[in-house]
Amino acid sequence: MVRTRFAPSPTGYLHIGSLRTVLYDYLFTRKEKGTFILRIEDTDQKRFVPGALENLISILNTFGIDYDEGPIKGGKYGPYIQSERTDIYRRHAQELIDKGAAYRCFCTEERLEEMRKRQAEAKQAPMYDRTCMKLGAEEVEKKISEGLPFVIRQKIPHGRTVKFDDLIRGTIEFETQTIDDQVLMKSDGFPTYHLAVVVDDHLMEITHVMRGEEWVPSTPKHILLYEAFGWEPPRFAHLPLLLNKDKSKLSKRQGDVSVEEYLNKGYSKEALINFVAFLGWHPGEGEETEIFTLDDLIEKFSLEKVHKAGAVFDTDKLDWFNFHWQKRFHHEKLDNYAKQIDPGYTMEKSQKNDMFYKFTSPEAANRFAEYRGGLLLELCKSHIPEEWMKDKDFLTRTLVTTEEKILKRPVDIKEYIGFYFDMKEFPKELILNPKMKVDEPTALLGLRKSLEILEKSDDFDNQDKIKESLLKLVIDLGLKNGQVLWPLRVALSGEEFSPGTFELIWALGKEESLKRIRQTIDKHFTNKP
RNA sequence: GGUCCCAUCGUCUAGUGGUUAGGACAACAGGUUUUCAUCCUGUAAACAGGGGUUCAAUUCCCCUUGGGACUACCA
Repeated sequence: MVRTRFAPSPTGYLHIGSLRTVLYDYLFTRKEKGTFILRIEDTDQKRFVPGALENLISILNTFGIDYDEGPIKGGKYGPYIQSERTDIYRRHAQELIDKGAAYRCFCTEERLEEMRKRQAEAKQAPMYDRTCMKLGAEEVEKKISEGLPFVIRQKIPHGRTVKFDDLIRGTIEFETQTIDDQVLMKSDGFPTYHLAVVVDDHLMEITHVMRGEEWVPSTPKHILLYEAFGWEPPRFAHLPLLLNKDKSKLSKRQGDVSVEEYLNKGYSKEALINFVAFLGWHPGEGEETEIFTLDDLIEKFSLEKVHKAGAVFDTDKLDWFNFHWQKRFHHEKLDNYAKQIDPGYTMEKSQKNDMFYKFTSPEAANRFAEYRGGLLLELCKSHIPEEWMKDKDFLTRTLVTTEEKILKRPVDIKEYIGFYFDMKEFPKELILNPKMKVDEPTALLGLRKSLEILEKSDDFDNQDKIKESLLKLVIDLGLKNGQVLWPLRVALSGEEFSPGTFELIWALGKEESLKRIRQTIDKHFTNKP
């Protein structure tokens, strides 16, 4: 029976690397139909962050990662918070002393520091010099009765080889004389990670330990501890590290590492899971898609397919995963709703990838438009300033055509929509990009003719009417859409890149639109005497 | 410095003792589109180097190089 655990220390946020660790842990356990345990490793009092536990559980919750035993939920092997288990560790530390596998150390911080300094100067590996190991029983008693603070150190048996079979890396060996006498119990009465993890994993009957590669060097210490206690060690699986762009271990310094940050930025949980799952793992040959749900992952996951090498955390691909998931959810919602109100509906996509829904009744079409607008409203809500949001009409009318764009990266939409309201200094130069395939005289002709039409028009609150009349003009002039609309758009926005022509005219209104077109034409001529 | 780990396009990766070394993201180019972010098509891009083993190595072994982790009374 497989029993695994995720054992974070409550630092106040979930590291993206930890997310990957829980994920693999969880996937493996669910696949094996095992028991997944949450344990809190809070033996470092200096690191205590209030509310961290609740925060952690809620984040795991949003990802759909549930545990079978742990804090709050309980279980037969509790408590699951290490700070509530200090008696257990103390007893086990004493057992080690009794068995001669550990000893008390009274060395002061200063002495240790000085020792390490000397060792560094002599180009030796910094290791405890075992001064206190040689203390006699009476001496130890005497120091204790004097009230001297002490730690308990693991007594590493020298001259041996410790080896273990890592599920991901294969056999790894260490010579024991290169291993330091690890501190097991701190002078404050709390255990270090090394003691606590071994005692708990054994007592909680953990069968598989999954953790980051940074733990490989301390694994032999743990093996030796299991040995000293006379326990069977679990299987170890050391996961490859997540890396910064410069290939160092993923760190706060070089970008966001908090899962919450990414959630707040608008990345979906599905995208995050999907992305992180593929950092260090791949289902293998014959897998044509990279889009996986949590359930898909449970089905396909296997430890044998986990890589040994670290993976650079590159958010470009995260953006792409996010786009796919956003799009998928959006389409699903629309389809579901359409089906619900009108089973006879049909949908087709334009070349621009806009979706056109057709309904059998005008009522259904109206209800759907309402719903679709509402969805877009939701999409935009967190990324658009309050005051713009008041005009729901604005959103439904203008943004429907740009659904795909919004789905890609919500953050950028702010800038996009900003064009509507940003009254930049006008007039500006008429930018004629070679891509427009339009010469100056033609561009100016188009502007003049457009101006004439718009001056006569009163349909400024109706994009479709504006569109209709301008497209008619294009045909009348015998030109291509771009040759007229492109310069017009530039004249209106003053930008090479902006929202569409019709959207601009609608948003700017008659007065401002006409003013800008006139000014652009005038400026063009005053600059060319 | 010591110990340990790792090595396929820029990134994530597939892959096998014999392949035109495949895909995705990014990049670039072209196309559609009233421009950008969508969509379509295409291009460039990798087995770190040197020895072996072998009829044959990207693949197996060794060395070198490079990168990384650890080296706390933190986890």
